[in-house]
Amino acid sequence: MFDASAAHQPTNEHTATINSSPITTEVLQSLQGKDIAIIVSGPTVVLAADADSIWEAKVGDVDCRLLETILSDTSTTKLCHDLKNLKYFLSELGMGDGCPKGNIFDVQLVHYLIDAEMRHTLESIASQNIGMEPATPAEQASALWQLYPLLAAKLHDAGLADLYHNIELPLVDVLLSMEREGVRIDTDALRAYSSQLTDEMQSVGQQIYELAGMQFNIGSPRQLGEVLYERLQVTDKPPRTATKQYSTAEDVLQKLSGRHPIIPLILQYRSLSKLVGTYLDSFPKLISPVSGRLHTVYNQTVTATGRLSSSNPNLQNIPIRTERGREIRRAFVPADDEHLILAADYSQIELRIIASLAADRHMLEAFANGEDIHASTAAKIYHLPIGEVSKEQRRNAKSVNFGIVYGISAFGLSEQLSIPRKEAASLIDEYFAQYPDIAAFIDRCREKARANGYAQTLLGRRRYLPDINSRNAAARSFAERNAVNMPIQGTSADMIKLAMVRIHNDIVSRRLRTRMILQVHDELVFDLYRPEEDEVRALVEHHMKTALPLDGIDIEVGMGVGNNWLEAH
DNA sequence: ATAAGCACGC
DNA sequence: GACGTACGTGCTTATA
Repeated sequence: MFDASAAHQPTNEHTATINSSPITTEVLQSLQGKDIAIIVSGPTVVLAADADSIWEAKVGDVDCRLLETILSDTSTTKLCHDLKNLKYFLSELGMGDGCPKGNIFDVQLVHYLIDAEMRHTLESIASQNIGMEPATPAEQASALWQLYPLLAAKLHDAGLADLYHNIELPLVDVLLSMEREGVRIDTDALRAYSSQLTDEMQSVGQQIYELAGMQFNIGSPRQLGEVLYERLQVTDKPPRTATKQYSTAEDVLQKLSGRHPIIPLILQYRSLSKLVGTYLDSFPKLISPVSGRLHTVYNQTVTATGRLSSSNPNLQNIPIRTERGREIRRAFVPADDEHLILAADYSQIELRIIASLAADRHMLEAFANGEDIHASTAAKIYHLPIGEVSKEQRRNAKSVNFGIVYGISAFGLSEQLSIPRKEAASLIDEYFAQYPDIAAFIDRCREKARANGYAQTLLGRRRYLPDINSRNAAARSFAERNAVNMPIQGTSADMIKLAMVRIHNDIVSRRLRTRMILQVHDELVFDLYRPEEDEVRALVEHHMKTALPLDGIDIEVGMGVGNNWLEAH
């Protein structure tokens, strides 16, 4: 509905401040066929045909059908900030999901590609690029027009336009669809498990108080530190955090666990309280009364490497490592009895990426032979036949493999494995001797970052590393680790994002009832409509394997189906 | 409100 | 001798 009281004509007077006129039906008609910037902010919608032709109205006063027609014109450009959010608002107004259409320039997404680690609020982007901080919706719409040519040029000059058009922009619809779909949660199971673990937590707490000889807040690291290191004196060299507080962190307590029976109980209490507080008691409160399902938000412009993040709640950190934690996944269930949960995950994707980017013949061969890659690494660094590798040797090799991806030091590895630093150093030396191309790749990553000032993924996504030439050794080392890690982690992110776009498009065009509902970095989870199982398994596997082919290596995908997320693994 | 410490995931 | 393994989110406690 348009605002019948808005009989004013747009003024032609433009002063230094940004002024807007009401959105009338005449205005909307005049905007047909024109490029347009749109801001929706709370109750206000603002349209702009250029930096100072701006119209504004209360959302309820706009002729939504006419606006939808304008926004659905495939031949025009639409400027916005945070497209996913805009689409959500527009759909609330009853507009179809294809809206807006045409050439869409999302200033937030573009700015994320240009420099991921900066802030991507419109205020911040405008302040950096055009020296203004748009406060009102009208100023924001004007800012979009002023930013458009500047950011479009930067996007193209940095070679990021394909990434924008082929991955990030189409991914918006995928994420919006996943967020809307949500996931069904068995709240009865969560509540039952919560009361079981809460009982256990109380009993463990009582035992802790008895061993301490006093009551205190176990959840307070400071109080806990005083009990452990002053009252009970579990060690004469109390470990400290970076800020000189007593440390009671898990890895620290693990090393002291033989010194006093209270320590394993503390660790047990901690993990129970984490499970209850972060998952079991929180999820039931977050279930939408409208859909009856749990809806996360996928953040597309947060991480430095190109990964997604998930919040409110974070569904990318559901426990899996411990038996008790893993049980929580039993509560992630299919929509109804016509559905199952399908989980599909990339196998060793980061190591395959490093093997391919490094073109390391030895690691590529191990993958080609279908070897257990950690056992294979152990065989190489311990000079054993792969069949004679011990569990401990495999575990050590696995840590070295992970360490390579993260930018290892002998100190870090020795801490991780609780072995002397010299032993850790010789493991690393032997690793690089066995995989010389990986050593060379790591050097190349650092050198390229030094020369360019940024690291890059296979598809050209960038991360700037201003400290790569710093005189501060700590800062420089950090940048060097990122110079190695970013191309690996970021290429993996490029790959799964592209797969998600293709899978989603395929599901839509085949009119399937299966829905993609979760992404956890190297895993996709689906609410699988049972009759579609064979077709969906095939198409998911196909797109995950082929989205971003790697030189010299096949990509493998593991799949499982079950009555909940736990059983699907 | 904000920071610190901690713990969960990949 | 220092620095000490990438990327995130969210909980509780403690202090402002």
